[in-house]
Amino acid sequence: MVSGRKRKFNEQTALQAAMEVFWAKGFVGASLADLTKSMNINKPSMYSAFGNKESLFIKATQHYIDNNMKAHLGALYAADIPLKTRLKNYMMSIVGMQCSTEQPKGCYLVLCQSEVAGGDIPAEATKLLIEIEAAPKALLAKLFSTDKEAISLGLNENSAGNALSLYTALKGTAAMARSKVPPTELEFVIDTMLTGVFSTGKSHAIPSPTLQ
Amino acid sequence: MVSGRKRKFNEQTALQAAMEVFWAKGFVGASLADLTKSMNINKPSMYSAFGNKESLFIKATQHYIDNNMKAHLGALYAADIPLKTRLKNYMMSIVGMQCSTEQPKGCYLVLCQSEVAGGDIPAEATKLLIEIEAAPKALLAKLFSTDKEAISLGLNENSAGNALSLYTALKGTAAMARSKVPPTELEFVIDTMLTGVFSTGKSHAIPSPTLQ
DNA sequence: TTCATATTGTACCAAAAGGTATTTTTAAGT
DNA sequence: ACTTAAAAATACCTTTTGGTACAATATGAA
Repeated sequence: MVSGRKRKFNEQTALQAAMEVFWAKGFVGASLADLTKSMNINKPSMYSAFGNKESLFIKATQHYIDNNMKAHLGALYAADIPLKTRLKNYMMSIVGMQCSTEQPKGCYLVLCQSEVAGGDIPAEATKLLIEIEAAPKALLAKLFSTDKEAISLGLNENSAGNALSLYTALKGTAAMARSKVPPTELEFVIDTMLTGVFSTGKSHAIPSPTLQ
Repeated sequence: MVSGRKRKFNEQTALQAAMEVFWAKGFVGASLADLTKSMNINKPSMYSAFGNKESLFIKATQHYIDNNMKAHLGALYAADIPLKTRLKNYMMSIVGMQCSTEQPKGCYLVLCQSEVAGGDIPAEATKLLIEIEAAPKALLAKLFSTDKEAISLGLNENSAGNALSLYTALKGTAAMARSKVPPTELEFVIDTMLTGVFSTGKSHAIPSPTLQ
C-alpha cells in the first residue's frame, strides 16, 4: 500500500459536521472558519480532502440527501396501508426531521435553494440544487398517477398539481420548523393539506355512477 | 432652516433599492457593495442616512411590510364576499407578489427569517424578524375566531390551527416562487389548502342535526 | 461675499473572507 | 534505521468585508 501519515479524522464524520453548518447557515453564510471549526480539522486538511468550499458543499448536499431524505421514502410504498396514510407517514417523517433537536431545524435544501436567486452560489452547486428540486415532485407525481388507490380516487387526473401541493406544504413546514414551530402543530397543517388533496380529488373525479 | 449641501438621492427610493437587495440575498448575503451599488449612493452617504447595515436592514424590512404586505389585507375584510373567497383573494394577492417579475421572487421575510437560526443576524434585527412572524398568524387566527361565517362553519374551533395552515402554505409558495414556479400552479396549491381548511372545519363542526 | 453646515467622493482602516506554500509530524515499506 | 510519502500545523497571500477620516463641494443664512 501507499505509505504516509494517517488521517486523523473520519471523512464521513467531517462531512456530517459540514452538512450541519450548511444546514444552519446556508452556502453563503457558512464561512470556512465555521466549517473547519465544526469539522474539527484545519483548512489544508479540508482542501486536500474535499477540494474547495463548493465541492465540500456538493458532497455535503449529497450526504444530506443520502442520510436525511432517502429514509422517508419507505413510508410511501408500504404494503397494505391506505394511500392517504402512506402520504401522511411520509410527510410526518420529513416534518420530524425538520423539527429534530439533533440537527439544525428546517430543511437544508429549502435554505440553500432560496440562496440560488441571490447569485452567489457557484455554477456546479447551483446546478445540483436545481436538479434536486425536481426529484421529490416527480416522485410524488408518479405515485399519484400510478397508485391504484390514487387512480380510483381520481387523484391521477392532476397528479402534478397534487404533488406540488404536498411538496409546497413540506417547504412551508420547513420554514415553520426553522422558526421553532413544534411538529404537533405542523401535523395539523399536513392533515389539512392532505384533506384538501383528497377531497379535491374526489370532487373532480367521482362521476355519477348512474351515468355513462 | 439649516443650511448645507442638498441630498442628491431620495431616501425612499434608496430604501426600496436596499430592500430589493436584502430580498434577493438576505441579510448575510447582501454586502455593502451590493447595497450601495443598487442604491446608487456611496458608503458614507449610506451610513449618514441610515446608520449602519443593521439599521438599514431594519428600515428596509419596515419598508417591505409597509409596501408589500399591508396591501393584501384589504381582501380579507371585503364586504359581501364569502370567507373562502376573501381568503383566496388575500393569499393569491400575496402569491402574486411572490411571483412578480418587478421584484425579486419569493418572500423577503421568509428568506431573512430562515437566516436567523444561523446566528449571524444582529440582535435588534433578529428581534424584529421574530416579532413580525407573529402578526399574520394572529391576524388570520382572529379572523377565523371572529368572522360570522367562520363561526358558522366551525372554523373558529381551531382558529390557530387553521391560521397556521394558511400561513404555512404561504411560506411554501414563497419558496416555490423563488424557484420560479408560476403563480398559476401555486393557485392550485392555495385552492387545495383552502379546501382542506374548509372541509376539516365542516367535519369537525357540523353535528348531526337529528341528535342533541 | 462670506460663513457655517451638510453632503459628497476618495482614500483608507482592521478584520475576515477563500485559498496556498511551507514546514513539521507521523506512518508504512525497505 | 532510513527513506518515502502523506497528513497536519502554522503562517501567509489576496480580496472583500463592514465601517471611517478627511478633503472637496454645494447650499442657505447673514
